[in-house]
Amino acid sequence: MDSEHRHEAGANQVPGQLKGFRMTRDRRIILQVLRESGIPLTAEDILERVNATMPDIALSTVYRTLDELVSRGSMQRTLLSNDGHAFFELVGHAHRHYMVCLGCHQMFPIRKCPVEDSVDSAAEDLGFEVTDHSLVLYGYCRHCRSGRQSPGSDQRIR
Amino acid sequence: MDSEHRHEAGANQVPGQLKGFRMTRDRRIILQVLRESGIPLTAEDILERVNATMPDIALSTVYRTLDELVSRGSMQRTLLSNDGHAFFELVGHAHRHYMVCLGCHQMFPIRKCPVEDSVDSAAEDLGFEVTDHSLVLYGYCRHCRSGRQSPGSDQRIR
DNA sequence: CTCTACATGCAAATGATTTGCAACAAGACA
DNA sequence: TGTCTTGTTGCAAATCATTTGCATGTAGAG
Repeated sequence: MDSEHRHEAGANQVPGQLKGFRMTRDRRIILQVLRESGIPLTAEDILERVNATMPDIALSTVYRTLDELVSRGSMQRTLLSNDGHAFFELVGHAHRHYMVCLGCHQMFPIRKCPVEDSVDSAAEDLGFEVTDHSLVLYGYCRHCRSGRQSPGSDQRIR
Repeated sequence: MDSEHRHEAGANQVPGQLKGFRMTRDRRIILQVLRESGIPLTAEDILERVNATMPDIALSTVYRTLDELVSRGSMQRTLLSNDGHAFFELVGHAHRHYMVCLGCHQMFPIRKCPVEDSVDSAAEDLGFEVTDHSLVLYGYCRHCRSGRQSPGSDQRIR
């Protein structure tokens, strides 16, 4: 082994650090699905959409790709449902905040954060330095509002 | 079977509705643990603390009690960590909002919601009727702020 | 004290996610 | 282009939190 002239996968690889990332066909498709989606997706959501384009990608590959991207910081994992599903979305495309409809169980992105500053300053009064926050609104979307009998007849998400 | 004079567990029991709830020794202890805790707990947290007082309660009993209370509306389930654990807290004691420290991974309750109205009205402009919301702040607590080398050296919770 | 619905323990079942392993392929370099 | 190394994939088995079936135990009304 030529120890003073070995191959380096990345430009500045540090021992014990992140390994090289290869842009494979599978990953390209997975990323495209995430780029095209306006809302966070679960691993199975992604597989479903990926297979519409290019079948025979394993679920474990989807999970591994997502993990990889999360640890590289370009993907975000958000827990929103109470049935144990994790949702993922690209950081660049992250809307950060969502409204979840308790009627149809769909998620609607909120473009701009309605709480930005008030939150941070309130917490900082308590000695807490805020670096991030998550906000989810629960309720009923335009469609479910109209056809709805009474609140509470639906099962809770949260 | 005496169908016109049968026992009714609760005062106003409706067929197909909630069944009777019995306050057993196990449940009393579980509830006490939750009452004494200032922060949401996982099922295993609860079992751990319960067993300090009264050993030999099964984990499945904890889960069943929590489910029971959630479906009765006196307990709240909140997903906060990304490692797949569900957190529970009594509704009466619910602070609703928390600060999670990325340094020591502790949770600190926020007494009053800093965003109440602004959130609701913003969403309602989009045709969404808000019935509830969840807010979590991430950052560093007073203690971790001082002894901290550089942000990012800790593993992310979310 | 009796009786019945509800609660519990245990072990097995679920369901999402992770991992071991052998086969494969991307990208650097000759 | 061919070789070589490291990263990637599929498959099946392993994990881990949570749920459930079933037989047994008990709270609480009468």
